[in-house]
Amino acid sequence: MQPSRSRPRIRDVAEAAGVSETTVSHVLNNKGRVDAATRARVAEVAERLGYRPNSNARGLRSGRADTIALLMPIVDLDATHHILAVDFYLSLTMNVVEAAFERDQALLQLPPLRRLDDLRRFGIDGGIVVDPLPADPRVAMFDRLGLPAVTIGRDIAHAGAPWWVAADSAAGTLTVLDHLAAAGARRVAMLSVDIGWSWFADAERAYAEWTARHGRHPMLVLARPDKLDSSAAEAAGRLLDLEPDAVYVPPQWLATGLLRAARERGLSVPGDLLVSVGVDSHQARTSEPALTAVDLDPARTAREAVDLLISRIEGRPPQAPRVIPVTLLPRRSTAVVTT
Amino acid sequence: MQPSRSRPRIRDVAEAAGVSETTVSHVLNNKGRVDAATRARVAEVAERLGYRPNSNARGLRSGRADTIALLMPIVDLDATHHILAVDFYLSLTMNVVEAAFERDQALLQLPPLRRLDDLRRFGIDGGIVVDPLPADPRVAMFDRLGLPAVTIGRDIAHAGAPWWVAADSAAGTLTVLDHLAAAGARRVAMLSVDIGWSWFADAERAYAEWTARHGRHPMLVLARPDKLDSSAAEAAGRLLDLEPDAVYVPPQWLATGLLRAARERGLSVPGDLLVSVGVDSHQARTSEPALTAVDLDPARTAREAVDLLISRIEGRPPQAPRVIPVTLLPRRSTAVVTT
DNA sequence: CTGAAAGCGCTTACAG
DNA sequence: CTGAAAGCGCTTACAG
Repeated sequence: MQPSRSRPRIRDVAEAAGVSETTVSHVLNNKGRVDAATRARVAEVAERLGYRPNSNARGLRSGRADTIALLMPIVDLDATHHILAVDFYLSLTMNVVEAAFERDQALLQLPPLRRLDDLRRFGIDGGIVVDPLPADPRVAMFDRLGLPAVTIGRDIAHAGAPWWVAADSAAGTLTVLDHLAAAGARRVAMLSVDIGWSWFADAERAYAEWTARHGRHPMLVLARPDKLDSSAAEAAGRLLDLEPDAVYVPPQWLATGLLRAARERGLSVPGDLLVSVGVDSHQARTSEPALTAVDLDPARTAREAVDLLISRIEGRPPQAPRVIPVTLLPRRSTAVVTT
Repeated sequence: MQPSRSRPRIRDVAEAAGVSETTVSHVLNNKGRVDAATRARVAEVAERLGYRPNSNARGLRSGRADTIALLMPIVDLDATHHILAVDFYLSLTMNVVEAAFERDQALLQLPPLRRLDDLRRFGIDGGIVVDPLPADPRVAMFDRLGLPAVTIGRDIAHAGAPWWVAADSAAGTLTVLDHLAAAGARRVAMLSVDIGWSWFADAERAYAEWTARHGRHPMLVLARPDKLDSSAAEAAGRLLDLEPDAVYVPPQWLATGLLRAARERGLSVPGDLLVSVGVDSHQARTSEPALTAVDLDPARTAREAVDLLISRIEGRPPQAPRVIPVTLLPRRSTAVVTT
């Protein structure tokens, strides 16, 4: 038995099956008219020989690479993924990898792009950009190269563009706020971050609408997205000065800071203060008390993003953007304390 | 100006520079003898035209894809990355992406491989396998296809193979144990997990040696790697029954469980119990109290792994495995309480 | 329904 | 120092 040095080529399959390379290609790609018996024989031979098309040759000829790129948020390598919750990004990544694989696409992960050439270097058909900033420069690079891109999260500066997938931040926010009100909260505040991602922008808007509709005074504090730990402490302090009895905190890192600040002031959660975070994570589940959280369904988000990108690559017309339903996971941090 | 429909080919560069395609190729790949002036002119033209080689064509011809694969640990998509600490894996991933990019390699992320064909499908030159299990089946697939692979973490069933990079778990363990002893601990225990990764195996061995050398009674409790939260509670309970005054806990998830169990028993950390975790994370930094941790240097681990894989791809002889130095980050959970 | 031929964009002996 | 030519493994009009 030969060492795997030379994998079988399409010619080997053609010879073994007694047909031309053209016919083998047709069978393998389900194209053209091929007699059913021939088709079966060729497929069987290809299988037996363990034939796999050479992706370089196929890509060179067809112009398609069957490869898509994934670009994570523009952030410091070590700190800023925490803006939402690190679990979410790892899960999103693994699920995008899985979804791409299932659609026969290879998944290339790209570093933060500095120049257009960084993108030109790779043989890709398109890309998924996570958490676009307003008028995101990465998306602009794809546009400039004529490469299809979709985003996870909406670019809030490009109202019209339909090529995005996003968790339903507004609905999640309203669900949380109603949940807090149902638990008896009167002074419901929001602690969030000042960064132009649609997830946060939509939550803020939903909060403003909700307070207006219920005739409540809005109490919104925004943290700076840098120097995470100190800005969290500072913002949490400002928020507690407003004396809320419940807080919705979309990002996990600020929820951690809020719990600490509350503890330092002698406030008990949920006794004196209800707290809900906007994304689920191991940290939310195991914090003391366990935090009520929003399940953003990274698996479904990933699948929809890959599907949308493939649609765009194949030139299908834009559809409606895809809004992913979210689910509230009630935990002890918002449980009504029985007297 | 043309839309980017047709990127320049090597022929366009050759014509614009008045030389042959061969010469352009030589210049671009630093091969053959080319007159310095010619070289400069060709390089300038290529730059001006924004020429980028077509990776499919190059790969088809040269047999090299300039693409490497990354395989994360075999785990449930959502739960088991927490075995070490989710921050570590996300940081490792982003750093591998960055390191590969700097070495002009594209980085393909692969899902858990089920069959050999899953691997054959992709045009890759080699792969990095993270946290190999004993006699890891993923590594075996690479071997079977004659594809070079390196691992992050050592396969404890393959003592001889030098193609791995790993943080120095033994040294980290000894540093932690000495640190605990210096803080006055008499009954130093270890809480770890029963999974065949070298990181944990080496820590256990180092702990055994350290206790023997210092004439101390070893107190080792291993948690099961599944059903993370309940197994953590169970193992932490068993450990506290041994009444240690200090614990080294390599994985973050068990440290979280231990802190909770200690709290439930009315034990204060660090007052009654010193705790150190084996990997740094946002969770370790922000837990109450902040946890002394080991910095595993994922950035350097990533760089060395990419470098080692490229060595192997290029057929260079095996060198010594690469052991990454680790650093202790002392925090409040092991601070001596001043009386 | 099937096949011969061209060609995707490179790199690499080879000749001069 | 430079270039003409072959060929990597496919897919795709095109002809029959």
